[in-house]
Amino acid sequence: MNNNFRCNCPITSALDIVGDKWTLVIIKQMLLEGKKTFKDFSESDEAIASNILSSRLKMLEQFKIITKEKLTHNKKTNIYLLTEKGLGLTPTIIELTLWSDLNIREHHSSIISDSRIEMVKKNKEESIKMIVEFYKQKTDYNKT
Amino acid sequence: MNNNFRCNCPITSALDIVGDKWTLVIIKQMLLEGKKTFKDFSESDEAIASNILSSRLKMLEQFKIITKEKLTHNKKTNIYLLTEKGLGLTPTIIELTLWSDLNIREHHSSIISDSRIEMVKKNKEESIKMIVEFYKQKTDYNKT
DNA sequence: TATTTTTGCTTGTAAAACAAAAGTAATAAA
DNA sequence: TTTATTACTTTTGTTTTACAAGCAAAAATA
Repeated sequence: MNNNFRCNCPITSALDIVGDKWTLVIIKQMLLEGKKTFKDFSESDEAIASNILSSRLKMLEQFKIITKEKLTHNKKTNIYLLTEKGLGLTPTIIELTLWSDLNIREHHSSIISDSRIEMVKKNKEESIKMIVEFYKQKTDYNKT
Repeated sequence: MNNNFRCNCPITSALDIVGDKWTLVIIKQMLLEGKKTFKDFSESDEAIASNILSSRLKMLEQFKIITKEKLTHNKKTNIYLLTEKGLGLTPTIIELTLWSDLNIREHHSSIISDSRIEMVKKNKEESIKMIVEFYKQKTDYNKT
């Protein structure tokens, strides 16, 4: 299991898993945009190719960052959900968002500001909890 | 300046800059390992190829995440330092470290735990300030 | 049964990463 | 003052990965 890691640094090892062009984008789409099916991801603004999406979802499932389930009355559509491990990336994603909001606009003027950013700026810890709780509630609801 | 960004999402746009295999590794090496010259980075455990290193440093300089300076009495060695914008990534790096510390060990048993992790767990905000202040002090010292 | 939707694979092409080596300029050593 | 070393930077050829477009199987729907 120790293969494919560049070295023994925890940060570098985390980046060996989520440090690529697409992985955190997919996790963001699940966490903040409510996406959960292959089609949801395929139709996103980011326009990920289906083969890349397929391989990333497989990898994330192997690392237990997401699960792949099916609805009881639909045997075709796969439902991809963040695990606790995946939800543990919420603070990282929130910090990246805050950094981007402050620092990227000068290079990318048409960037959109999520309404939740103001909430996060006011009370970071509470907002993170709320985002995670909201995700869990929503996915419970959708499963039944 | 709006080119090369996949879409208007702040998170995706941040990842268009730092979302690759090497960029956050280089920033980590500067922030937490005191690396500041081309040679420092070249000799790291992660073993980045020199041409990739060169292109990433150039990109980071263009985005004003790092600066490239020279010491007064050495016209050869370039000193790469994090700007305020670059130091703004400290919370992201810290959150990634905490996530890794909790979640990656099961896939990578020989991962090393930085002694600063315990400090960060106890008081996150204060630790981040300390890490940034320490970086600034150290680099001021090295410049004179 | 025929059609559509969803998922994800295949194929050919383009881009990026990579290792190794060569190039360049500053500095140090003989 | 030649020679060697150091610190980067670029080049070269190879491998890997990304990508778009199209294809196909399974299941749902008409």
